Amino acid sequence: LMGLSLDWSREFATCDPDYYKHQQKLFLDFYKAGFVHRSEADVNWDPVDMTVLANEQVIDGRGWRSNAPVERRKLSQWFFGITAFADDLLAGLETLDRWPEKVRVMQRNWIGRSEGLRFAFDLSNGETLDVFSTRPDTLFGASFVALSPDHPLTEDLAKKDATLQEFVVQCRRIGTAEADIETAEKMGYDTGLTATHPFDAEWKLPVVVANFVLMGYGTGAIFGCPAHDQRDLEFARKYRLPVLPVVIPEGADPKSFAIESEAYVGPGRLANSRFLDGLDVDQAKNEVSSRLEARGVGKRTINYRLRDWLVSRQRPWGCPIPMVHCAKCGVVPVAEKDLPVTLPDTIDFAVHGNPLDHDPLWKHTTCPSCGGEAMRDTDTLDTFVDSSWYFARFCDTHAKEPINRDATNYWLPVDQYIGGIEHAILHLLYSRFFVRAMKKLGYTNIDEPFAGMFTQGMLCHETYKDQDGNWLLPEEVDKRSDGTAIRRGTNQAVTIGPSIKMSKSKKNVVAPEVIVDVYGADTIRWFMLSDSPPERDVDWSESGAEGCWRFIQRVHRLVTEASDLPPPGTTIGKVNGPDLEMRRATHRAIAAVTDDLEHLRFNRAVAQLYSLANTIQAADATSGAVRREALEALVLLVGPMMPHLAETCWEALGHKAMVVATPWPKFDAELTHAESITIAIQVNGKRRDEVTVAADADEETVRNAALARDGVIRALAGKAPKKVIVVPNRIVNVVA
RNA sequence: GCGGGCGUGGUGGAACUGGUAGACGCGCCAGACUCAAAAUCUGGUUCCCUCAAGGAGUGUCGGUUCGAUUCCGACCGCCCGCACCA
Repeated sequence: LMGLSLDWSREFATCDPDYYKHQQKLFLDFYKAGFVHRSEADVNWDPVDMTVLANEQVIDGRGWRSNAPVERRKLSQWFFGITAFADDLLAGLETLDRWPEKVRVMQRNWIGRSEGLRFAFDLSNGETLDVFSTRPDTLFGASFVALSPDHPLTEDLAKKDATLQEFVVQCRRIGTAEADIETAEKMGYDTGLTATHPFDAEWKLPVVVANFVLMGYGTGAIFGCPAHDQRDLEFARKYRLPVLPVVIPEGADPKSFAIESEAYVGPGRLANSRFLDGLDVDQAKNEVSSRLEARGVGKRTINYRLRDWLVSRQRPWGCPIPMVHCAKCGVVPVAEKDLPVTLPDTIDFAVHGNPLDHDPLWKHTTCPSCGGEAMRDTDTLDTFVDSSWYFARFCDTHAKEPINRDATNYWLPVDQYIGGIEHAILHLLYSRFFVRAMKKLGYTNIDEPFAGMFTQGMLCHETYKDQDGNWLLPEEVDKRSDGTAIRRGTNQAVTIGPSIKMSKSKKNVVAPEVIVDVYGADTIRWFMLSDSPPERDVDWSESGAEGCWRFIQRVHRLVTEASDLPPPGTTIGKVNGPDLEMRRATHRAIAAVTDDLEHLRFNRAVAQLYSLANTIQAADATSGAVRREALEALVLLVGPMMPHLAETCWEALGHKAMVVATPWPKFDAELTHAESITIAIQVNGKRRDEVTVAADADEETVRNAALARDGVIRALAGKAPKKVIVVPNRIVNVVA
């Protein structure tokens, strides 16, 4: 339909057992290598899709497909140990210099590495409490210890304390309902417990439950230093806790330096901190860390925001997890000879929950270890697993092993990957993890899956609603010249909404089939490439498409109506006058379009081709051979973007071979280089005239030519120039 | 709030590492062809000024520079990402 060229011999479907049997093999290999683990954890449960989701698949607290608010559930699930690769994934980002900076930043933030100290407080109830801090230097400014509402200790305490229980419930409600966390008030609840300061047995800090402490980061507990952390400061002000500055900025007086409404987070020297006094922040961090490590109550830790990738899905499609649960032997991998574990032939979607879990026959099996009765794992793998290694499978789709190592080393990494920004921390992160794991298992030798990454924009269209508020398809709407619209075939007014990303739900879609029917495949291809840079969203409009269609007709006419063309392959001798100008334009276009296409600047390439067509059309005094050269260049350069037009024109020009089998045109550097050029002359930075001089003319010549121009003389009004700046082949600026 | 990006005619967008702002397309205006229309072709199209000459002009205000859409600072607006990350 679109005239795409695809190698169908490499086609496969990830839902095909022939594909996912290899994925199951990979899973087992990962399992044996320790890259997979089964753990009970608080996981994201999508109540609409009835499945758990990975952290990356929860957007603003909602499932990425269902858009339903996710719930937290404690479940035993399978995880890929992506966190073990966190540092390597972070370091690898530095090598991806052909990725958008935006995507690299997003991955960096998602991995969220922070260095700090993990240490324990002794509590008044005899327990110890682990906290994590990136600012152990501020320990003598501590005024409280805070627990997350979801912390196990909080849950313990809440069992005996109804008020705390209520407080926790309240925190959780705000946690998801309140969109603007910035305005959410800091709230706390005093547990009555105290924590002993690690460097002063007499110093007791109150232990509170605070709504701003997250269970998902660090240990779910912190010590609060109000002077040097904004959140702690707001909390301390509200509950009238001490605010003691311990880091004093350079030049400030330690005695008078006070914190008002802004915590001080900059550099400085320690004060009010006993043995730390006078040290700088880094020295103080080291000192505290070393002392607590020496006592065995602390450890320097690198903490990540990244969590292990939860891959179990309670869905009856995709790739079954090749594991068996045996009452005697525990969790046992399926034997490799028994792969693939396929889905049942018939699936009862009417059941509540996961159909595989309710299938009476499918889930019963025998234990690969003891041969006794056992149950299959009824979950399937996240479909993102399918796409995390398919690029490696494409290198050899018929390999017996999941991956043909030599083939991946030959083909990969992918030179130029193209996709949407929405994969920044999903597919693009998962694939990078897979490549690392696969490399450790000897499946491939590459370091990164995608050397070049390009995020393209979306196709957008206006939205339309009828009087009852129902969405209308563009083809159901007639636009009128005054900008309003009516429903086609009626007189009913239609409300025109903003142009947004095409989506089925908003009905603002123009099916490619319709466009292809009306204008042809080349028109839509050309239009999508022509107007905007590819990373930007494009508005579909009929008028733009008509313009493209006109261009196609024009190129076709230029070719078919050209007369006196010599046969293909005619060589061109020395030319001058209009012929030379035409040849120059042709070779400049070849150079420019080639460069633009290589840098994915399709809209500029298109503009160059419009110009070339204009020049050919205007140049009626050219000889046949020169005209042929120009037309052939035009057709070949248009080829990648409008293949159908190019092939038709190429044939009309008398060629037997197809454009796709014809080498890309080469430009003659001699001809792209102009003999004379027109450069602007400025006086005091304002353009006053221009002068045409020989290319690469020496400065003296250009200067004299410039000063002799009328516009320059007029602007100078008799004054002598103080200085004349000549930039060769660019500009002359006369300073008066 | 933090991070990233962006802001150019009626419009989509050009302008390479500071060097003629507005390429090219769309739209609009005028003309040619036509009985007329469509199609096609030619010319024009940032604003002010009758022409010429000139002046202003790339979100706003400053700065650096012979010269700034481009570099720097502050502000305004829009988009995207992250979001109480200890």
